[in-house]
Amino acid sequence: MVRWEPGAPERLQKAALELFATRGFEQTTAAEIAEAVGLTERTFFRHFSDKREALFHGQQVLVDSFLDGVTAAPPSAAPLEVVATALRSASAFFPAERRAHSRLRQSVIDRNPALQERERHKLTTLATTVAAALRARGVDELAATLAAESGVTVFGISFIRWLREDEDRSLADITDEVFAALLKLAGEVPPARR
Amino acid sequence: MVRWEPGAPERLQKAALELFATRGFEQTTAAEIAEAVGLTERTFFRHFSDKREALFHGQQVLVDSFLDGVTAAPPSAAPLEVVATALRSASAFFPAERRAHSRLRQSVIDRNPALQERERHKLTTLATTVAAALRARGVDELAATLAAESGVTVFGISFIRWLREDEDRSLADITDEVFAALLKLAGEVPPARR
DNA sequence: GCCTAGATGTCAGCCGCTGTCATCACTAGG
DNA sequence: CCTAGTGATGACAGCGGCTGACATCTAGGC
Repeated sequence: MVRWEPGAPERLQKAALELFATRGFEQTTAAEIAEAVGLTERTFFRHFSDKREALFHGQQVLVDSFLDGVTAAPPSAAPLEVVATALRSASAFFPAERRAHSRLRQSVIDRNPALQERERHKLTTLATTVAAALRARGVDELAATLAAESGVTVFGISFIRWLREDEDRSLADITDEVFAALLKLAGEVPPARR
Repeated sequence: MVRWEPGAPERLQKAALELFATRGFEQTTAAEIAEAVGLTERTFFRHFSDKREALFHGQQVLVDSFLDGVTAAPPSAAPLEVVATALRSASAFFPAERRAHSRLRQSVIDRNPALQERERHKLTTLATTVAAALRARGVDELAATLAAESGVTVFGISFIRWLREDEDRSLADITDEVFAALLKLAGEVPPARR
């Protein structure tokens, strides 16, 4: 007779998403989420530092795939090239099968400012981490920060488009396109300003 | 005999910054801030939607100066040129005299993740607003979003550097430099990737 | 002096979140 | 088979952020 089933964080996370999607984030209580999987509120907060984290837990894999991409880039690559590599690497973590789930999750986030805030915070953390990895490659701080932030911006925009589109273009294709659009914008600035 | 002095939001904001700076954000209670200026907790929350807002109230002027810059740019300007104009316009709202105050404020933010989250959220809102202004100028959505996000990124990085530096370089000079660095990064990507 | 609008006070209450301590399941060692 | 230790959970009390509802007060127009 087990007192607790294994995988408490995952079960809580799943229940949280379902409840958030149906009742809404604010209308869902941490105690309710816990109760839905046979646990108590106290235990919920042992697994998640706060209620929002139930939606953001497990993002480390995304960070790692970015870092893998940074590592995989050839040593001679310019900072933004490294970032482009990281973008492709990260895109691999969002195959087409995941779109439905990502869409549901995103719809919850889009309906709540507090969750948008947290999402943005996670992206910022990601940018900071990527910037550090770039510096470790010898890129100077300003270039590293700019390149990392730009990469995360491209990723964020691409991800939204990936969820929005009807066709099944891969996320990698979209990041390529958005990345190219960024370079094009830069190229349109007259040399007088550069 | 007045029951209340005028300028309650400003007095609350000032008291909040002082208390946050000395005791720390979490160690300061909304009731304490209110009490410090002779008001009640309930009144505090009538002026600020939440405790963090006491630090971020009044950012609309920054948004407006960005928008003014967008408007001031010549119609023929490319998206990133418009953004560069907006950056100069926004920089004007941070004269050298303001550095001490901005530094104190930033030190409070830097010590608290919840405040960093809110700060980032404000920047995102700013980017969204600038993107809308660009679209109103006829820029397509992708370019507008990218340009706006890039501009806000440049602003954020520049602002931090402005606070950090010892010399009294103007914020406008720094944004110019950071902006140029971004263009340079884009130029370093080999044409094969563009 | 009266009266309305807007700002504030008072009070009750929910919920997010935390510290503390007890309890239970599982495991290793005897 | 018993026992002690480890780790996850439960139970409970409590603080602080935040809100709704209603009373109260002040300033300004009449």
